[in-house]
Amino acid sequence: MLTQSEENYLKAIYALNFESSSLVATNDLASKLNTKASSVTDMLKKLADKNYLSYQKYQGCSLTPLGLSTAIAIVRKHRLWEVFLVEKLNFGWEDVHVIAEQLEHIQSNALVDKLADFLGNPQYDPHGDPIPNSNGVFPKVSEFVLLSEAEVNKEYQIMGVKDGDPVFLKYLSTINFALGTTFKITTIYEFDNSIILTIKNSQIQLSEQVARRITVQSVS
Amino acid sequence: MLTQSEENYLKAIYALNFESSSLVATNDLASKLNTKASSVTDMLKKLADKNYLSYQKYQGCSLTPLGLSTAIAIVRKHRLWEVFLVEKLNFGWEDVHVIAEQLEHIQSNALVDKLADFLGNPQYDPHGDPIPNSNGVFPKVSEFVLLSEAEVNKEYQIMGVKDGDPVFLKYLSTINFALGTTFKITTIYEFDNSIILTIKNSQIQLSEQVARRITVQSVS
DNA sequence: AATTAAATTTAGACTTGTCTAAAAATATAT
DNA sequence: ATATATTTTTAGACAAGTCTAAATTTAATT
Repeated sequence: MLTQSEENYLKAIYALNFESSSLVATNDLASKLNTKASSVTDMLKKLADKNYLSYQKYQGCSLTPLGLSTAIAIVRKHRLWEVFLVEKLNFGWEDVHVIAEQLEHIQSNALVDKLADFLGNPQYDPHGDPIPNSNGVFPKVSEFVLLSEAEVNKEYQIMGVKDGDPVFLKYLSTINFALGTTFKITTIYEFDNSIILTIKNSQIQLSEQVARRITVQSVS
Repeated sequence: MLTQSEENYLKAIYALNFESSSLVATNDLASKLNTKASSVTDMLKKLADKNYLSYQKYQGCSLTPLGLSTAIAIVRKHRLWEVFLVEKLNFGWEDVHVIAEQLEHIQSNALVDKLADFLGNPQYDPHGDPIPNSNGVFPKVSEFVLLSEAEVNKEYQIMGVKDGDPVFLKYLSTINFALGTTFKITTIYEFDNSIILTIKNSQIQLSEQVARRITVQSVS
């Protein structure tokens, strides 16, 4: 069994790794946890001994499978409690985080599972974040969006088209618009919602009718 | 703000004082909290310094108004969470205590009040224990029981009669059966539910019809 | 009342998680 | 590539909460 402090470290490492997906640095952890680098070093040694993470002096750390599944279980609890607080107790979504930070440390597998059932096994929390199931599996997050809904100046990648009309597909390939291509929207013309994309150095213009048939994914 | 450990001490002192209503002894606290007497002494000093209890060396301790209201707030949280676990999450009433011991330490006044509202402001927990309101006031617990429902060999005190029929009252006074009298039921005759009471050294017999019109309270 | 027994407190130690200040390793910049 | 800056670790200290073992106080008994 882990202490609350140990759990908070695992959660923080999970979150930082999620952002950068490389080894997590001691200083980054310290600032995330509002503590000092020396305290982090001590804790990393302990958690490495317990096999929750691997740690090489001066190189940072990363979660082991055990550490990862533990962290995910905490995330699951946190997000389920947030759903409870917002949907059942009528909290505002901005108030729930602090309370869920406490509730996420309650130890009882039965409680988590029964809570999930009670809430109807939600897949997303009030902030839209995905809730892993009891096996630690996250719901498929469809981050695909219609090109017509995409935002200006964000990088996107082309993921698919909404229909297979050969004429339409032919048109796309003639303008060099293939699956996987990354681009930015440079302009959106308000009057007819037509858009201008920049692919590398070339620009192309698409009507809203076309943009509605293309799905894209933001490249973060 | 108090630590979980400090809260557990206050709760334990409250419970022990509830039982004996005199100063709470160090050893009793130690065995209630599964700890050692020396640890208790240390903690009592600290809580006395913080004004949660008064403590005289070797004499035991008792809660101050601050300590009392804090302890009652914890009892409130504990019992509300038990209601939640049993009524909403379908736990068995025997499983909820351990989990509620954790949940009672969650710090958020808003949470407690919203939880109570969500549960319909229950007055009793699944074990039948009363739940104090947010001001620390317990619901009136009517421990009165009909004499016809009372148990053999338990001490009771007469608290009232169900109707004011003068003939009935006269009858009671002739058999020396007054308000406040303590007695025991010696026998219950199964065939007609008539009972025999012992008051001091004298015995009287009452029919079920009469016993149904008298309220009594157990003298613990 | 003196002695024995029980309860309580003190003294000193240990663990957890934290800190500061100094030392060591790594990264950056001229 | 060498000096400088940044990051990280070590060493030693501290507070909270607990423990054991010894000392002290209170209660019980003869």
